Amino acid sequence: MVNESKSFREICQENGIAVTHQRQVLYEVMKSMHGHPSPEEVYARVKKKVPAISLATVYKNIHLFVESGVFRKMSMHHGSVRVEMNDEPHHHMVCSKCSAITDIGEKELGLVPKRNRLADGFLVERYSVDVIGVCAKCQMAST
Amino acid sequence: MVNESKSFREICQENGIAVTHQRQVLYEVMKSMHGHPSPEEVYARVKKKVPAISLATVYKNIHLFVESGVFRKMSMHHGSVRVEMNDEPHHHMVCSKCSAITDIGEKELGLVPKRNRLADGFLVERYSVDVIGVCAKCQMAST
DNA sequence: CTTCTTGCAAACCCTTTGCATCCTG
DNA sequence: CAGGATGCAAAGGGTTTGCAAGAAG
Repeated sequence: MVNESKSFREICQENGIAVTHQRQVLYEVMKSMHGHPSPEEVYARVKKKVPAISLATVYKNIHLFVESGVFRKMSMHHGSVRVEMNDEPHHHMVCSKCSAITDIGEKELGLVPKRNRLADGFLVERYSVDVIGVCAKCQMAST
Repeated sequence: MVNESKSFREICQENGIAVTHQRQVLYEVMKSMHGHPSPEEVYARVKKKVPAISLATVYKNIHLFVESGVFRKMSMHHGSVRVEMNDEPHHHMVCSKCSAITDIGEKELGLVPKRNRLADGFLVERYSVDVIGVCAKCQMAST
């Protein structure tokens, strides 16, 4: 707990942003979530601890965190901004029926790309793979 | 031209939708576009040929086309619905600076996944790869 | 003729912004 | 204290919907 507060303070100092109560709770709540929560979902959770917080503040700080590299924005298939909560290198399985998105570990997926320069001099940072298909639940449903 | 009209009629018949003037022009305009046009961009073009058309009609028909499998919706990094105009198997290079999206041929990318069932019984239909990085233009700009 | 489609405007959802107030550094 | 952060409400994009009038089959 002391550690977590400390590292959050450090993160803020590194990025030149103030350590506010809202910010800290937001950070901790997000860290504790899994998957790809929407701003509304994050807001709902944070509100339990800081009832007076506003959605706007949640949005502003999610952007701030993303810009600072604290969290990563994921390639959205959802209709809203999503943040990546999974620290492990992974990709996504997207259900074409119900749009559910599930993580799949990089190793488990088993790709073998890795070039760092492509056509037109595009400089590669990373690969993000979406496996489009049908999830188990929807396969059941259509049987 | 006769051919194109004919194939559009067939498409409509196969999907049980009426062949309207708007629909036909929309289809032809979309077929003639490249990249990942937004509904507004499509609307602007169609409007030149059918001035009275409404944005709502464009939206309704884009959805219809996507549902019928005439066009494919692409995994959006843009903030709006985009449709895939490239018939060749390909993936996308997404610039992390300017968000520009460029197609890259499947062969050129050279990935080799291809399994058809993954964790949790997920049934694979296809892979969609986003190569995240910096485009040539933005590399220049930051020099 | 009946049903599907269009166009228009209002409604909606998600997100951003302006501004006065409040808090951190 | 000064500048940044918050909360609120209003504004903004993109997209959808309800409905009357108009085409398609």
